[in-house]
Amino acid sequence: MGEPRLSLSCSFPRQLLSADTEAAARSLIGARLARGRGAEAAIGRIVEVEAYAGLDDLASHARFGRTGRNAVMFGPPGVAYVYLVYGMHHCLNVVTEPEGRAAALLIRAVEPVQGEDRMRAARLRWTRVRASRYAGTSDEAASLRIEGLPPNRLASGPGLVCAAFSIGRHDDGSDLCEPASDLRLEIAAEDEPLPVATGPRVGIDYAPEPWLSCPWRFFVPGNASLSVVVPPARRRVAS
DNA sequence: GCAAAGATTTGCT
DNA sequence: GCAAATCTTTGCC
Repeated sequence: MGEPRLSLSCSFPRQLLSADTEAAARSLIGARLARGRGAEAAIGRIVEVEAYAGLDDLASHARFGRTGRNAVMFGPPGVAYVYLVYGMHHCLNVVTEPEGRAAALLIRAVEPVQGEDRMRAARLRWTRVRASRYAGTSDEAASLRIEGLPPNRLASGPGLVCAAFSIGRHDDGSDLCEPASDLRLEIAAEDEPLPVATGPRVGIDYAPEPWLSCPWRFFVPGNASLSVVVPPARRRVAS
C-alpha cells in the first residue's frame, strides 16, 4: 500500500436492491464493502449473504412487525441495518425492496481486497475491548491470535465483518449507496462476476419450516473467506 | 416490571 | 465436543 490508487469503482446501484430480495442477494455477491477513502480504505468483496424477506419470514427480525430495532428494515433500500446479537457481536444488513416492505440481506463474509492492515487493527481493537474480558484470555494471547490470522479469516463471519470494518450501532440507518458515506457499497469495473451457490440459512433454529430450510444463504462456492458454518446440533441449547 | 433468548465467536476439556 | 461471555429486545404477567 502507500502507492496512489486509481479508483475504478463506483457506488452500488440502489435500483438493484429494490428488486426482489433473491435477485438483490445475487447482485450483492462480488460487490465491495468499503470503509474510509483512498489508500487508507479497507475494502472487501462480499462472498456470503443471507436473505431475510418479508413480515411472514418467521426467521426475520421483521416477524414481530415494526419495532424500534428493526425500523430501518421497513425503510428505503440501500440503508444499513445494524444490530447487536448475543450481547457482543454486531451484524450488518443491507435493506432491500421498496420502502414499506421489511427485507434485508445479512452480510456474512467478506474477502479482503485492500487495507488488510486496517482490518487487522480493527479486529485487534475489538478484541482488546471485548474478548479480553473472556475468562482466562490475556491481552497478549488475544493480540498474538489476531496477528497470526490469515487475510481470509479477517472478515469470515457476520460478527467478524463488523469487527474488521468497525461497524456498530452508529452505522445503523446510514446510506450504503451514497458515494460520500464512510461505509458504503461499491462495484469495481475490473471485477469478474463470481459463481453463486445457495443453501439454508445459519443460526435460525427457532424458525419453523419452510423458513428453516429454504435456500436463502447465497455464497461463492469454495471461497476461502466464507464463514465457518456451525452444525445445528452444536448450537446453543436452552438449559 | 421481569424473564428469556438470540441472524456469534472463542477457548477449554 | 461443549459452554461461556454479554446485553438488548421482545414477550408475558
